[in-house]
Amino acid sequence: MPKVSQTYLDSRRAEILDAALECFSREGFHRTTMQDIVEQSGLSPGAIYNYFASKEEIIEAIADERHAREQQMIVARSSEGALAALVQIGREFLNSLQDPAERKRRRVTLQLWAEALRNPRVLRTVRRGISGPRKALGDLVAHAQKRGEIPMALDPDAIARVMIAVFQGLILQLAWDTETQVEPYIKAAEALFSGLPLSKRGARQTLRKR
Amino acid sequence: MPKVSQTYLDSRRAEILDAALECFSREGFHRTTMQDIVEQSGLSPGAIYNYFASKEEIIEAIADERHAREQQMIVARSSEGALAALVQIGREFLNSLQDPAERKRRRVTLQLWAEALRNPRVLRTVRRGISGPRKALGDLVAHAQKRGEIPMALDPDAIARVMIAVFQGLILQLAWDTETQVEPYIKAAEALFSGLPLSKRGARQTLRKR
Amino acid sequence: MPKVSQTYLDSRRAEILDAALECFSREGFHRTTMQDIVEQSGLSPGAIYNYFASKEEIIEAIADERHAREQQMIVARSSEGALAALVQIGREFLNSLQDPAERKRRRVTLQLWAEALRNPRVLRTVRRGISGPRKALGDLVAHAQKRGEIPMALDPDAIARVMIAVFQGLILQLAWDTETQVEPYIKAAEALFSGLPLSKRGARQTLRKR
Amino acid sequence: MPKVSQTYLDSRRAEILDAALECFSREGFHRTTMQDIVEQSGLSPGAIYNYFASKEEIIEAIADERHAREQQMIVARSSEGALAALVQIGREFLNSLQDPAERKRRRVTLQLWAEALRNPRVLRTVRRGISGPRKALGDLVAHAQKRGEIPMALDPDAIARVMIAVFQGLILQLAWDTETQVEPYIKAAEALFSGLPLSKRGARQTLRKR
DNA sequence: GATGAATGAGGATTCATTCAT
DNA sequence: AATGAATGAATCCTCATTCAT
Repeated sequence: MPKVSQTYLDSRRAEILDAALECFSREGFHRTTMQDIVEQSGLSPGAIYNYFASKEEIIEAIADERHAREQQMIVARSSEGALAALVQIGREFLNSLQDPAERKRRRVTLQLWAEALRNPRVLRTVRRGISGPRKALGDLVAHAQKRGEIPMALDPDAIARVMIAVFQGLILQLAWDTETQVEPYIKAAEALFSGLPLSKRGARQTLRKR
Repeated sequence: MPKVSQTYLDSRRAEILDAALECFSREGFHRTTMQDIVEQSGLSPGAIYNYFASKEEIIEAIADERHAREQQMIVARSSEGALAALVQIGREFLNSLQDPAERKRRRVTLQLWAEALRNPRVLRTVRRGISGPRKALGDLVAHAQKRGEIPMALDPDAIARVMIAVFQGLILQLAWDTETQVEPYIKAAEALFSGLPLSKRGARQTLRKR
Repeated sequence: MPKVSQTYLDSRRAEILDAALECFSREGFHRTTMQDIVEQSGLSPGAIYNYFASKEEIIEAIADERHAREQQMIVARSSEGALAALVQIGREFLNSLQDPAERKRRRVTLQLWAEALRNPRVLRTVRRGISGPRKALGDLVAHAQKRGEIPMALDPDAIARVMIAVFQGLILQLAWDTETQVEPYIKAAEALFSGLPLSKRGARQTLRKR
Repeated sequence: MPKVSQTYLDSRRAEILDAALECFSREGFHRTTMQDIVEQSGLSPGAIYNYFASKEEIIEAIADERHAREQQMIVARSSEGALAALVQIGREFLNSLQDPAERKRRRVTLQLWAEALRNPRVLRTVRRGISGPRKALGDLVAHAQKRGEIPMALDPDAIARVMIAVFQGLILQLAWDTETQVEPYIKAAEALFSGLPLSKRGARQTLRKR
């Protein structure tokens, strides 16, 4: 029986990750020192090392956290059609922009993308974060092809990857320019995918009316 | 070795940047030490500091170099239509994949994207690197709209940004997985933009035949 | 070694300053490396930087310490007359020569005098170190003038400065030649100031008898 | 027969020393880099090393130059009496203050005093710079003693050293505070030494009338 | 579990000096 | 003699991590 409750431990861990996220967002992984995290969290170095074995491990934990969140957001929630799912995701994405905390997180996401090139564990997390949506979207496309809505000549997986790219690009563009207008971007993306045609007419109508 | 020619100086500078690119590609900006660049270049620390005031400045020079290259690659070369330009760019991109040096460079590009969040000069370079193609593509779309090929309701700039996103996403996906198949991706992207319809039929045909 | 007492911290700080003084005395500020201080103190570089932000700050702390010590030594302790005070100071100075540690310190004092030309904080400290005695001595002279012991035509502050110069010159001469005889120098200085006449006869007698 | 005239060589050497003096005055010996001297002199590093084997040697040459100048200034020019000589020196000193170049030089002098603690050659030069005037002044005092003008009990050399101290202190005080008033200081010093009495009445009169 | 002073290898940068031209 | 690019040891300082309390 531990001296303190698991709840306590979990909340301490979360505090550290919050502090780290804040620092990473402001200064990047490499310019952030453990001392920065110490100050941001109000804990001591020793305390932090009780929860994480290294700075690297904190970065990896942040990656896991991000991955879990995005997974949750992107995972297709609709079997109605690919476009409907995309539109849904787009909407959520749009809403998340209201949250300043989410802006910070997106900056960290971009850093994780670069970090993935160096850190195999981060790479694995990033890849896993994509493979889910990629598969889901690919399946939707394949379904649409069976229904004759999309030419069989196209690779469903490739289309899924292009769809994901549209989101990745938006994240990049937003990170570099917070003034970036999201609404027209989403509309343009929608127009593209409706023209494929990737979806039933219904889905398109729904979005248009919004 | 006094009073050397400007050509000599330029080639030394280029050597240093090459060495730095190699190191950055392998280890990332922050894990690369000046000593690494020293060893890779075969020069001495002092020599390198004769050409660049700091490691930061090397990173910025790399950004400028990348920017110039990509500018040159992406800038629309065709007035035939947006799709033709895109296809052309896609082809070049495809070809560049044969060059292992280009793979290295793309890894560095991704790092520059993250670096832009911290370094205002890199940010400016990255933004400039996008603004050119963005404007060029936007103009093409606007033209197509005047000719009635694309609905006026869509924002030309937004469409341009989506197009750019498709390339950015491909760069990301390739960086994380060198096995990534480029050909199907390009085809899928082409299908999307032909459905818009963004281009004349002719352009689409060209691509199909390749 | 967490949560240590303030006393502990103070004594560590003092240890570092002692080590630095030793090094500075031997090699001068600029030839002394942090590594020298590390070795002399038996601490690690990091430990030292926990107490001082830079080598410069150590020099400034040494200046403060010197200033405090000299302040304490020179500040007039006698209201009997300027000469008595001077004699007193001269005696203490003489005694301090017995202490080999004091020899070291005086060498550092000379370096601080030069450093003051470059480092505004050191300059301020050096100036403050003079302004106290200068004012005190000036007041004594002014008093003597009121009592008619010194011609009103002379500037009390100027006389104070000359007195101080006599000590400064002695410090210089001692630094360059440890064989320098202090006793005759003090006697000669005393003769000068008694002739002014700066003091009551009594004070002069006191000195003579020693 | 050399390729260039000795005059040419000498003037180059002087240029370098002038440039070095300028730099040393501004930044001190140790903060001045050879590159600073290169820029100040308009020569190249290689050229400078043709004239001086090391930075150290430049410092030593500066010391020699200073020494020669001061020697020339201080060396007793009068056999009329110690005071007359001192007054003369004081006057010259006073005049030299008008020359801004001289202010620079005095700052360097102070640095040489500190440097003497580390560099035996500089020490020797500094000592030689003092020993001349010291001996000259000591002789004057001894003469006055023989004539019964000064008590035999005082050490002539000690009095000479006190006199020198009065100048040294003035140099220090001027270096730290360019506002320092020289005139009252000189007057006060004169009053001291006239009271000794160190000189004939005449000398004192001369000064008073000025 | 927490604390925070200490560790010390490592890193960016400097700069006196050299030497091929 | 002059040039100035190159050298590379030396230096200041950082910071992830440890561990005695």
